[in-house]
Amino acid sequence: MAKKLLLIDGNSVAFRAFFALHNQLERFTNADGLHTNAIYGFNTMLDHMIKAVEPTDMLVAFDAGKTTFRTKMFDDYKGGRAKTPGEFSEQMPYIKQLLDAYGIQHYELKDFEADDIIGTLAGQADAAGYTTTVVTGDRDLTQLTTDHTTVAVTVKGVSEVERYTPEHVQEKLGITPKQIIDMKGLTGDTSDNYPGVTKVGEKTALKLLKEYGSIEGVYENVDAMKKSKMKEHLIEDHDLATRAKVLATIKRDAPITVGLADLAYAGPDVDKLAEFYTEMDFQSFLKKLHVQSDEPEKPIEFTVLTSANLDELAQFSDHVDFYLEMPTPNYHTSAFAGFAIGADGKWFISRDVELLMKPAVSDLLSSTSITKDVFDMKRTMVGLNRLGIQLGTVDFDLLLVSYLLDTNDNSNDLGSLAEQHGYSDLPSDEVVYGKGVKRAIPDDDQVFFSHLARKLAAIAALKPELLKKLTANEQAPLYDDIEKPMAIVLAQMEMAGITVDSGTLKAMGSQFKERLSEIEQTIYQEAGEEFNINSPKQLGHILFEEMKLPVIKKTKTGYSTAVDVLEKLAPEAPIVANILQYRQISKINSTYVVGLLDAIHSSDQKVHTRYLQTLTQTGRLSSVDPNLQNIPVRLEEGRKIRKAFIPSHDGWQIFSSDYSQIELRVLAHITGDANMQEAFKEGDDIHAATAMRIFNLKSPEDVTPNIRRQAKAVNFGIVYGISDYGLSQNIGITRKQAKSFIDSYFREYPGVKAYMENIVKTAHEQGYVETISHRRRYLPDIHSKSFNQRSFAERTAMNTPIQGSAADIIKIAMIKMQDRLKAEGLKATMLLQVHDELIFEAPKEEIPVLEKLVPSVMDSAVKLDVPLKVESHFGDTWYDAK
DNA sequence: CTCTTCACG
DNA sequence: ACGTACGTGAAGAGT
Repeated sequence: MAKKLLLIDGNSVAFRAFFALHNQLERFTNADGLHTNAIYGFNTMLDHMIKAVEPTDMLVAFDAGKTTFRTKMFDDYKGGRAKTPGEFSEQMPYIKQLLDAYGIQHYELKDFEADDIIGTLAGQADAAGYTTTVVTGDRDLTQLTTDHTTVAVTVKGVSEVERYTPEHVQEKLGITPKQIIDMKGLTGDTSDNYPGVTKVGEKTALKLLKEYGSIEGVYENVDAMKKSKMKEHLIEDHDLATRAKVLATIKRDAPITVGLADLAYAGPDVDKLAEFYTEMDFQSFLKKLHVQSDEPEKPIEFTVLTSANLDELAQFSDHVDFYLEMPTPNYHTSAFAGFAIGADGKWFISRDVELLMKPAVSDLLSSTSITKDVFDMKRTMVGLNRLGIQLGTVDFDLLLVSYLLDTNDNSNDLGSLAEQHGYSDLPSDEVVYGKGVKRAIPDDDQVFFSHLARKLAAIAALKPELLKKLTANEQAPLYDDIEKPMAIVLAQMEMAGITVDSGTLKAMGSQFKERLSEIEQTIYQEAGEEFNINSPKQLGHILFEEMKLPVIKKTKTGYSTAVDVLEKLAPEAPIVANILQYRQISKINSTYVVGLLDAIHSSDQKVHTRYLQTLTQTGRLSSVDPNLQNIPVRLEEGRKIRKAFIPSHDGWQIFSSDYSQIELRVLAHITGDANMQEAFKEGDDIHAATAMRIFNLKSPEDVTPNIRRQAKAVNFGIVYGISDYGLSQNIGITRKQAKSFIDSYFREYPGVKAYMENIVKTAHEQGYVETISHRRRYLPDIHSKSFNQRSFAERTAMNTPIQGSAADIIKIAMIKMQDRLKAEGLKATMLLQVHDELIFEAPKEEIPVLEKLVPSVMDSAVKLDVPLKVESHFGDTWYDAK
């Protein structure tokens, strides 16, 4: 049988696992107080790789200690690295125990790194005709790839890997695997703390290697190079380059005392492994072990609810768990598959949703004194409402609570979410119902009912610990006073829906179609052939190969034809302007005319969006089916779509109010910057005020529209976590100018500068950032070795408290608004939220009332150190509410 | 099912 | 030297 060898870089993978589950550090502890996140992650990776590779032979290599032949060669090798956390080191011995239970060889060798052991064995395996897979978190090992050895580098978490073959290395890096060490030799390696040739980075190295093949090749030809700074650096740093290459070179002949013959893998010792899992408190792995050993899954007890035993529900007088199964995501239209209700291990299940309408059930559901524990209360409310049932007080919503605890846990599948919280007695819907076209509610009552009963059991089991965590995070008010009432308000808005006039849309659609075919013909003439203008690939071919226009930007897969590129090309050829025009109309037509028409419910001529309350990383809502948060407004052509959005009654109008510069006001508040706060308190035009400050202007008259535009871009940039490059691209200035703008900005607004520095530091220390309402976002990448990932996390750390606090504020305003509309007995209905804007429909005569009421509710939603400003508009359609 | 593009705040 | 603004959803093309 063909030999398949799996080699694992133990330290590197364990380290990846540790950081992948770093924000769960406290959840992963066993009864002895041992942290287990790295062990758990390592196990996940092992299972994953064994399943993928099906190895006949295996070995996990570890580093033997701090000193190696490399540190002897160069004292500072891997110097300057942060100290390994104690929570990590304590887990290493247990990872080796885990491997023993698995029956996997592990090995370390004094003076050598794990890489060298792997390199040596991979070499032997290649010679012996094995197929080898190397697993590591370290990209440098890709130098080991050959036709028979692939290197799998962990990319995200521990179970997702990128597989490097020689072809993939070539494609990705532009060099052969063998040349990686020459590359490292020239550039050095900051994370391992050794330098290469001064001023030579990846780009330059690539050029040199393309021309000369290797470091040796470079130096054979160095004398012949024409005089340049680079040549001087090359000559000066010859020794450094040679040394760096040696440091980067993985040994293929380490004096190891294991051989290929010792690596046979026969599968785990199940008893030993079970014992280990029990000690580590790994419930889910234990369960999988039992499934594999054909031990039957523990059955769950339930009662089938019928019209004959409804009276049994009377036993629930304090709280019930409830779950309504709707097979498709859109709960406005989905069928009903069944439901489950009960408490404390007594579960009642039925497929017959008609039963819900019987008083024995509906009274229970609509009761305000008997509280409900559910998964996704908004979905449940809308579903029940379609059956004519009100959902009364909800105490616990597993979906909402999970999201608040960690915005990354936003799966909409109860089973997966429960698993994330360490609860393993509920398979995912995908497992029970299937996926894709095969997805279906099981015909077998036992299977289906057990699954529903398990869902209730999961909700009940997780409730106490999750609520406790919520309190520990100081998030109970966020949950009780914001997200839960928010869910109710959103359900009401979604059910209300907004009327869309299909006649208006259809008329626009036929106009667009006509114009499209005209422009299409012109484009074909200019191109000299017919092609699909909507295909970036075909369009790229025409523009850059046939017509030879200059290539400004490339994407991963070809030429970029994005707007900013085409705008630069417009003066070159008339076809470009026509393409831009075509694109614009085509987008409006397909997404907003055709798409919106598809979404209109024939029963009421309305669209009923769904707001996703547990999706965004910042606390904002998102809107789907259809998305009503991105209806065109910036360009007149598209803005006309808004004419189709009309009130649902004659004599009514659309009314809208929006926060003016809410994010900058939040910025002024949370940074405490005195200068910025003063501008808002004085009621100044903030962009003009910023312009006067950063450009040092004496009078407001000096603020030209262009200067104001630039200041506005800087203000936005600050909110996004600015970079000089980003700003320069945005307003078309040089990077140097952008940098000087930013410097002036921070000089003029020192509070903002201090805040930005602090928040990044805070994110580093605690691993997350918070909004004014204690909404929390974890930023695991803040510890990343990769400059890119880390920088992204840092910008996110700066932006999230601002964007998220603004989201908190409008949510609070919406809850208060809904209360007031009811209290004042108004017919006005809140219909839409677009991040900083609320849209209503109301009888004409209520408009004057709303003009006072809505802004006053919105601007007093929370008390900040700066005033909030609200502007209102109204008209016969959404278009006219401007 | 991923990529690119483009609509919004 | 590195390679970039923050947060979303939908459509169409092409694998």
